[in-house]
Amino acid sequence: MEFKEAKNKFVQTWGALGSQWGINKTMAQIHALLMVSNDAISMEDIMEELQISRGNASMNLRALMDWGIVYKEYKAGERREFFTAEKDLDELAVKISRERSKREIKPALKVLKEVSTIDGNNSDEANHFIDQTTKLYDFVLKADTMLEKATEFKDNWLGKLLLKIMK
Amino acid sequence: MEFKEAKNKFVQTWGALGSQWGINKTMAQIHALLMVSNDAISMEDIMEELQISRGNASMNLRALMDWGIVYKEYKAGERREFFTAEKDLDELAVKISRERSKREIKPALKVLKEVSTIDGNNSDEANHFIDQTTKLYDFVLKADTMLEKATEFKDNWLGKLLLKIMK
DNA sequence: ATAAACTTTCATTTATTATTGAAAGTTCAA
DNA sequence: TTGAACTTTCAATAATAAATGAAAGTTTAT
Repeated sequence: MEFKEAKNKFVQTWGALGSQWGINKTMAQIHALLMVSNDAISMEDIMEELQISRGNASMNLRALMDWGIVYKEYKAGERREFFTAEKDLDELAVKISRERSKREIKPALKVLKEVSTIDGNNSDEANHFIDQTTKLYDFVLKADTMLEKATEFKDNWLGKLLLKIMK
Repeated sequence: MEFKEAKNKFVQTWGALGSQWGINKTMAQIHALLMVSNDAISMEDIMEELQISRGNASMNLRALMDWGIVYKEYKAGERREFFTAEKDLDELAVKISRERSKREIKPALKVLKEVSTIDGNNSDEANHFIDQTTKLYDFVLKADTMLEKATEFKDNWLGKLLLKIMK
């Protein structure tokens, strides 16, 4: 396989993977493109390479910057803005999980808390509901906390040891 | 909040969360409904409760069964089929991650492997591409493996200890 | 074998989500 | 302060994904 072909395949695949996980295709593609690029790219070039409109490029770059995984760069003597991606994968993972936690998991937890604290009201049905949603709340909270702790964990000796054990 | 209201809110929220994570809304809603139901529910009742068509109910129940997180149940003397959800959350998490790994991560890994093994061809650009996709391959593989190992991990003493430490 | 009671399928329709592109906004150099 | 070079916004449009429902398929009791 040739470089250009490989690059294209990678961008497409990353895009598809993104949309299967609730991240829009173009956003994932732009990210993919920046990830494998040696140096910063202008909006014009992104539009060209991915065959997308100016508006689309602009909005998705903005979204990527909001997520903190793409940065603007200015080049001396150049009017236009250039973009680069966060290339450290651990950092990338942390930022993505932080963002999704904030946007999706935290609000869901709030609802779980709410609905799990209704009055049981004697009914078996309601009690089972309370029991199940409480368990779910605990579970989701634990999962969310583990994700949050993932960085610090990875940095300490025990974590490193465990990662080794887990191969 | 009243039971019926809480139940509805839970089903809606779970549905929304599902679609943000690439699982279709109805599928997630049906699952939510079954999760908090004391006993098995007929297709008719699911249709009624969620206000969805027969076809929709049928297809999404099928999908949930394919994922191994919803089961058919037969009641003595009843012609119709009833459905229940996997209610053990650890089991649920394992099954979901297994399924998504199989459907999405494994194919993505295959592509990453492919594109990261092209010939560098002297160009800096190509070399950076190879380097970056190789790192990505390793990273995704590690993450995937960790998910796979999550169950056994949780069952051994070291794992239990660690979960405690991580609070 | 038949028919009633139920489930599945899939072409069509509907709803949702993403994209476009022209107009408005911004920034900077002169 | 003007205007050229660029970016952002957002109403309209297009693309994608999900839902419908009638017809076809199954199963089971008689």
